[in-house]
Amino acid sequence: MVRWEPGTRERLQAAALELFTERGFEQTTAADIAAAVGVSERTFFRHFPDKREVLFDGQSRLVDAVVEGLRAAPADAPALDVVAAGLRAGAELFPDDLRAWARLRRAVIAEHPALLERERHKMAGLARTMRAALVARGTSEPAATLAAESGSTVFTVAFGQWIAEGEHRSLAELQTAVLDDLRSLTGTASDRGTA
Amino acid sequence: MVRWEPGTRERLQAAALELFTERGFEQTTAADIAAAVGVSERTFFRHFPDKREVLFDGQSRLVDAVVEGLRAAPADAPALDVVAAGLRAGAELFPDDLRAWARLRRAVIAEHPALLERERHKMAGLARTMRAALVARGTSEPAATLAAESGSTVFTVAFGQWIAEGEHRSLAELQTAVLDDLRSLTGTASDRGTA
DNA sequence: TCTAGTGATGACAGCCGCTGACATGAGATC
DNA sequence: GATCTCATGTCAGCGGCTGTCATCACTAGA
Repeated sequence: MVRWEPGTRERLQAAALELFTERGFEQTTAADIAAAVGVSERTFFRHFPDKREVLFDGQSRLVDAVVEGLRAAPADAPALDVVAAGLRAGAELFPDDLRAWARLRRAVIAEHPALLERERHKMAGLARTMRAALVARGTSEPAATLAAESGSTVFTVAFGQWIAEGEHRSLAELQTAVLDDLRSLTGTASDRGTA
Repeated sequence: MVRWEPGTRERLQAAALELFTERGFEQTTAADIAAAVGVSERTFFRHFPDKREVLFDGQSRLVDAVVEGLRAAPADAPALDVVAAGLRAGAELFPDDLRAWARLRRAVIAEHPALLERERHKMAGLARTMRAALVARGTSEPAATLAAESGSTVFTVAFGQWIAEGEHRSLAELQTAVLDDLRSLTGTASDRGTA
């Protein structure tokens, strides 16, 4: 007889998303989530350092993929192109059949400032890691920070479009389009009329 | 006889920064801060919605100043120049004699992830407000988001340089320099005549 | 001058997030 | 079969935060 079922962590995440969706984040206690899975509250906090984090697992996989993409980019590529390569690698983690899940998750996050705060923090972590990877490749400051932060913004904007109702393009396509917008914003399209 | 001294809020903020610096954020309870000022813990939470917020008051003044600067920019100016105008207005809130205070505050924030998270959130709020102001001026999406997020990044980077040891340039000067870096990062070299 | 607000505060009870400490027992290792 | 490992249960407890009600200097109106 098995003492504990495997996959406790994943079941906690699924139960949390479901309960948050039903009753809301604040109306769901950590003990509720644990009970739904049949474990103790203490076990919940052994898997996740805090209640919000149950929604933000898997972030490290994204970061790893992006950094891997950054590293694989040609050595002589401009910083923003290197970032673009990283984002493309990250986009592969989001095939189209994850859209529904991403939408549900986003809906929960959007309604609770504490969750929005955590999400921002996660994106900041992505930017920080990209910056470090750029610096390791030889990019100087503040170009590395600016490129990394811009990349993080592009990811966020493109992701928001990706989960929009009726959107059919892939995340990678959307990232490319947003990146083009960014280039035209700060480059040729905006260098006129500065006075 | 006066029932309560005025300026409770400000005294709470000063006591909090002092205690956080001495013992650290987590080692200081809200009750400690309240006791240092001679009020009850309940009063602390009447002035600040949560313990972190005691370090982040005054953010709204920055946001207001930046938005005011945005609104005052020429109607036909490109989005990033409008953002630059907003940042210049915001920089006026940070005369050089605030550097010491800003450094102290930054040191506390830098050591506690929960405070970094809140700071990110505040900057995100600035970006969101700038974006709305840009949209209200007629800037389209996603240019508005990208310009606003870029502006927020420029502010953060410039602010970090401003409080660096040995730095003597003003915040406005640093913002201009960082903005130039951003422009050259994403495309054509800048050719600016901004006063 | 009496009276009815007003508003910042104190006092207190209580929920919940989160942690430390210790015990437990099924499976793996040797 | 003895021992080790390690995810879990149990329990006590702190601190963040909130709702509720009382207090009382001060103010405004009758």
